[in-house]
Amino acid sequence: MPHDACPSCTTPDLAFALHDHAHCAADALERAQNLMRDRGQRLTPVRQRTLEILLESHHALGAYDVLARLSADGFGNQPPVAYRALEFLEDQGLAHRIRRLNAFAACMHPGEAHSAAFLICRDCALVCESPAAPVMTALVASAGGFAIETATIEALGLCPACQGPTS
Amino acid sequence: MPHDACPSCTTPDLAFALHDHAHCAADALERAQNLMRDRGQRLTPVRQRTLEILLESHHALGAYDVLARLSADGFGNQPPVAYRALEFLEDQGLAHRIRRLNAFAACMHPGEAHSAAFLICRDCALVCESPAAPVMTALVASAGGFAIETATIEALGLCPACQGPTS
DNA sequence: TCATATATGTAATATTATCACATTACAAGA
DNA sequence: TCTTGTAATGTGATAATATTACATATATGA
Repeated sequence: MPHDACPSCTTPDLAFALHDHAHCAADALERAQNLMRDRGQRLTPVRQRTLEILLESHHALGAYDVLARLSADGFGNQPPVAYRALEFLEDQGLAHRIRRLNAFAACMHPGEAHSAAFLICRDCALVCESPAAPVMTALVASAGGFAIETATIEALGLCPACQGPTS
Repeated sequence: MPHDACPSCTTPDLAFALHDHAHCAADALERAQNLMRDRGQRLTPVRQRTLEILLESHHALGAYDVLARLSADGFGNQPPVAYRALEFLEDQGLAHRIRRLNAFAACMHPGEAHSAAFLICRDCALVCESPAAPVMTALVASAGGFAIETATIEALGLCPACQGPTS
């Protein structure tokens, strides 16, 4: 059941390829549920719904976009409703904050990596997660005595589909 | 004329070492002026003053902090005054936006590199520029067919001075 | 079932950033 | 020098993003 172009869940080489997104999202949600159970964390209705909303596409969503959706679903309509759920998801590694966009995107492989790099297409706005390990290695190597705890790595450019003559 | 700890201008190995900041800042300003002349760009009073303000320390400053300073110096007191000057400086590579902090920092080696990585100490808030080339190389290598145009690379952690028993 | 910790609802407000439009200063050519 | 077009600035209004504070409700474990 392929829909419009979006990045593959795990491999950067297959990034931005068409894929079965329904499966992609359902799989990520199930893994999130298992993770939360294993960690003794509560994936409450607002939190799960927030994750589902983020999982609907590979676009990043602003907190107020998420809030509007939550509010329409019967949850509270004040900013903290969205920010709290998003913060929880980020703390648990189920979502990522995309600082360049002041927005949030679901994590497509929760529980696997602890740092992530993102490729953001400036044309179609799709956000793809790229392996961060080699980038982190280079960053740590060049940081000298600075003790890195977390890193924000976000690349802006054009995805394969948005390159070429027509863009 | 050393003042309180701040990162060295160019080399990450010497990062966060004490140094002659007056010289550091004066040098960066002079290079900025030369660059603007060579490029036929106008380093107007607001723009130069904005750069001077950023150069006063190795901390990042919010746009409204900059605005307050500019306003006190007789420039306009509306947000666009600060944002426009900061945008100009960023476009010209004389300043950088630190997305993690929603703030701006002067570039310590303008005209040299076209991409930068930052080390942000969560304790003393000092911001140090680290060589981005190796990090960019790793990022490009893992990006597949995605054409990277610019990248945000920001590490949060503890600088050498803020590590240890007392922090 | 009671006590505690955790999560949610909600109002108010803080912070960051942009838009729109009038005015001024500048640079290049006639 | 004048003129004309472009770039830069001043200013008011408003948009977009994010946090604080505190009351209420819900779950969990003793």
